[in-house]
Amino acid sequence: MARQASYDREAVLKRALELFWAKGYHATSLKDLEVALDMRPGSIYAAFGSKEALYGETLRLYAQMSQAGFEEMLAKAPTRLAGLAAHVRALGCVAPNSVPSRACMLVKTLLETPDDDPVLRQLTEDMMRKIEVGFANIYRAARAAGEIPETADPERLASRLQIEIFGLRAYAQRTDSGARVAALADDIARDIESLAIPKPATAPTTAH
Amino acid sequence: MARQASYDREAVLKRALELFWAKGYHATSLKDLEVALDMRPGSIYAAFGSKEALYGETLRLYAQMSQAGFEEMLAKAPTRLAGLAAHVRALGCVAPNSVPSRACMLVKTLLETPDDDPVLRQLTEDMMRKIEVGFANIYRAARAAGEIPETADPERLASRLQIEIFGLRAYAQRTDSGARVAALADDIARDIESLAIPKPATAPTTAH
DNA sequence: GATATTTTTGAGCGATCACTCAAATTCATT
DNA sequence: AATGAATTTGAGTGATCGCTCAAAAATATC
Repeated sequence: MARQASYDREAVLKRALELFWAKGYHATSLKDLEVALDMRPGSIYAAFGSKEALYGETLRLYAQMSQAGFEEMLAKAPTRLAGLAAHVRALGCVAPNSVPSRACMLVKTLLETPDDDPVLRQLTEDMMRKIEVGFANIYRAARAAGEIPETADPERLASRLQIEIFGLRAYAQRTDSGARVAALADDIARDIESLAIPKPATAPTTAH
Repeated sequence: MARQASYDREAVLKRALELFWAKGYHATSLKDLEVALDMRPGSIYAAFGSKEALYGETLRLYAQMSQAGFEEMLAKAPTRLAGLAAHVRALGCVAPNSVPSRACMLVKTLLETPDDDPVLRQLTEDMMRKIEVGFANIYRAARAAGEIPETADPERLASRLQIEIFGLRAYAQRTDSGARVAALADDIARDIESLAIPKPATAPTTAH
C-alpha cells in the first residue's frame, strides 16, 4: 500500500459542477478547473481521465442531487399530484444567487451539444428520459389511486411537465424578477392541480 | 470609386446563422466559418468586425426571420387566439432536417452565455423581451376583441406562452419522434384555445 | 529507517484559438 | 491603358486550448 489521494472526490466533483453548470462545457477551460478544484492538470487527468469524462461525472452528480430533492418534496406532499405541483413551485422560488444557474444543467448540455459530441449527448438524453419516465410513473400511480381521471395519459402528462419545467427554468435565467418567475411557476402548478378529481366532502365513495 | 464586395451580405449571414444555430457560439471556430462562408479571415473581419459581432448579426437575422414567419401565421388565422395556437402547432411540426436545430437559437444563446459576455447576453434578453411584449399585445387585442375573458392577464399569458415555446423546442431537440412533439404541441395549442369565450351560435350578443 | 507504491507536480507538448496586416488583386473612373 | 480606392488573400501573430509525463513528494508497509 501507499499514499492515499489528498482530496475528497465528491467535494471536488461538486466544485466542478458549480463551474460547469455556470459557464457551460465549452466556455470552461482546464485553467478554470485547476483554480476551482485546486488541482494540477496531472491530478485532474489521473482522477477523471478527460474534461469530457469529468463533465459527465458532474452531470451524473447533478441529476442525482436533483432527483434526491425531488423525491424529498414528493414524500412530504399529501398526494402525488400535490407533490408534482410543489416541485414546480419550488423551482419557481429558487434564489438566483443560491445556484450556479437557474436553468437546468441537462438542458444547457443538450442545447450546447450538437450531434458532434455523442458521448455527452447520449448521456444527457438518457438522463432526461429517465426523469420523464419517473414523472410518468408518478402520474400512473396517481391515476391508480384515483387522484386523476382514468382517461389521463401518464406519458403525455409527463412529457408536458418536462416541457413546462424546461421552459420555466430557461425563462428564469432570462429575467431578473424572482417574483414573476414564482408567479408563473404557480400558474403551472395550478394547471397540474386542476387535473385532480374533486374529492367528495365527507362521504367515502358514493354520494349520500 | 473602386472595387465592390463580391459577396451577398445577407446570404453570407444566412450561412453563418446555420452554422452558429447548429453548433453554438463557443463550439463554432473561425475555421468553421471560413469554410461555411467561403471567405478568408481578413474578409470576415473587414465585414463584421469580430466573431462576437458576427454572431450578434446572425441573431438579429434569426429573430427577424422568426418574427416574419410568426406574423404571416397570425395574419392567416381567423382570430388572434387561433393564430397563437397555430404558431405553437407549427413549431411542433418542424421537420428535424429542415432546420439547423429544433431548439430556439435565442434560448441556446441565453443558456450558453453566462454573465461574462454582457453584449450577447443583453442582446438576447432584449430580443426575448420584445417577443414577449409582442405576445402580450396580441393577447391584449384578443381581450379587447372579446376573444378571451376580461379577467385574462395579457402579460402573464405572454410569459406563459414563451415558457411553453422554450420548453417545447428544447424538448424537440431531445427526442427523435416528430409525431410525439407534434402531439405535445397540439396539447399546448389546445390549452391556448381553451381560453376562448365560446361564441354564441347565431345571435350576435344577447341570448334569444 | 528503508522500501514500495501511489499521488502530485508543473513545465511544456502540438494543436488550435481569435485575429492582424502587408501585399496582391480587382474594378469604377478617368 | 493608367489611376486610385476598395476588397481579398493567407501566412503568421501571441495566447490559449486540452493534455502528457518524467521527476518529486508523500505515505502505508516492513
